[in-house]
Amino acid sequence: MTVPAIKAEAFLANIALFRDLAPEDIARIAVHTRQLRVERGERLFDRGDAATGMHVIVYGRVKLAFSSPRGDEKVVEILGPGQSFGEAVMFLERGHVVGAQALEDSLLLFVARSAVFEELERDPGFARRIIGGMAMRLRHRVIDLEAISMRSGRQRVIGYLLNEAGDGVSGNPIEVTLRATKGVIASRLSLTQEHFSRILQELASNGLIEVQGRSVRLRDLEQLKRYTD
Amino acid sequence: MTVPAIKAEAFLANIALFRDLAPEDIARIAVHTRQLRVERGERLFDRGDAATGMHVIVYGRVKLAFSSPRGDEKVVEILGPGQSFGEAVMFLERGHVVGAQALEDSLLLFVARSAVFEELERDPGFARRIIGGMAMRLRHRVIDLEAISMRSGRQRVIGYLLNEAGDGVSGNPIEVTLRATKGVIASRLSLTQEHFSRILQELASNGLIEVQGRSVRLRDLEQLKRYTD
DNA sequence: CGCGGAGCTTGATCTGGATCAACAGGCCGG
DNA sequence: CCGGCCTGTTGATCCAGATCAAGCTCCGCG
Repeated sequence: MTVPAIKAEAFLANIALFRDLAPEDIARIAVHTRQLRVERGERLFDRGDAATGMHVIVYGRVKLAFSSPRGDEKVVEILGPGQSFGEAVMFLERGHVVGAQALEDSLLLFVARSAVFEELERDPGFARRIIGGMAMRLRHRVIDLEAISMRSGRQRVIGYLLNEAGDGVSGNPIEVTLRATKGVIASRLSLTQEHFSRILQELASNGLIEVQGRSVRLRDLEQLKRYTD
Repeated sequence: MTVPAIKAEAFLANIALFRDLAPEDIARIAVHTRQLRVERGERLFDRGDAATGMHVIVYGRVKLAFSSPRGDEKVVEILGPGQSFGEAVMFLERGHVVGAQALEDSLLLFVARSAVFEELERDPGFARRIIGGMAMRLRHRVIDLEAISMRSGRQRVIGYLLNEAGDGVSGNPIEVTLRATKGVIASRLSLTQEHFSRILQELASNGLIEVQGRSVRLRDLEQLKRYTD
């Protein structure tokens, strides 16, 4: 299949990581980029696989998760359009720590490791952006760690909802749409599906939220913030 | 107090992050470096503080941890000589996510943000090393996340002991010395001190290890690896 | 050399959240 | 329009690990 390289360039130029690279730099990277069409449920890589490049989501949704020998898994991150993943592991000899699986039919760009490395050599600004991105990720993982080890399930759910609502927002009520099935989100929050369901139920029956399928209406932000057990 | 800059240079030149920089680069960085002498219990920074630079441990031990409004805390990492911390947060506007506290009387070098940024501009190799370091950290945090959410307390303790023993090692018995009080290590493993104590007890009474104060003798590596609940 | 406190252990009890089990409502493909 | 599966809910029970409560053992210091 011949890949329409032009489209890849246009898209790359619009994601944070590559924005304000010179057009010829983008072009150089695009050459080492493949389009990847995957359907819901398809796996992009598994834990342990070698990392030969990074992925950028054009459209669709992807989850990063690890799974135990028994079937159960823990979702680390849910990613959507414009987001990228797998940068960090490219820089280490070891393989992927988490596996990646499409939550919906998706279109991704796969940027070869070599392209990133070359650009890094060439442009300190690019290095800074890579570093910034990784710093952000690291920060998130540490915050996740804190949430899991110091907050109750209920607090994590509330934190998640407030976060999804967009941080600086105010004004009630606010409509939030869950970006994956409740099961996946539960796992992302380190809860069982059952427990997550019960917590939503509880919040709803206390009049703090209304749930209808994947859409959650936050009825009182302030009260929700204060509702800390 | 006049800082003996020569010593700082010599030390910087020996840690992974700055190794194989040219002497003049090291010198430039050393100019923006302060020595920091702290005693056991002293705090280097708290969650929320702005990050104005990074720290390198010359000798001593430092723990990174967050603490809840109630007194309890969760230790994220225990660091020793030659290790550095706080690089990542320098690259973000937000402040520190974790606090840092000396576990013993220690000597640190504090490298100003500006020095790192300048060197980054100058040397792509340095950028690569920074990125590599952060990738490693990110990897560790994700693995921690996995350990907390998918392994039992006992499994985490065993994993920790095997890790401390040095990964590729074989031959029994192996002597491991805990690098902090049991309370701190328990927290690092997301366990209460009591629970940690009981697990060590259990492993000991099953003949897998012998504990004497901070020194743990692993009597049978293979059996320990297999002892998975 | 004794005593005070930090570090650790041990026991008894409690509980948040997991697990097991059953079922209900879509929604999709045939 | 029907049957089956995927997603989610609800109820009953269970359990790993937390919490509470004493004591114990060093070890540094006056």
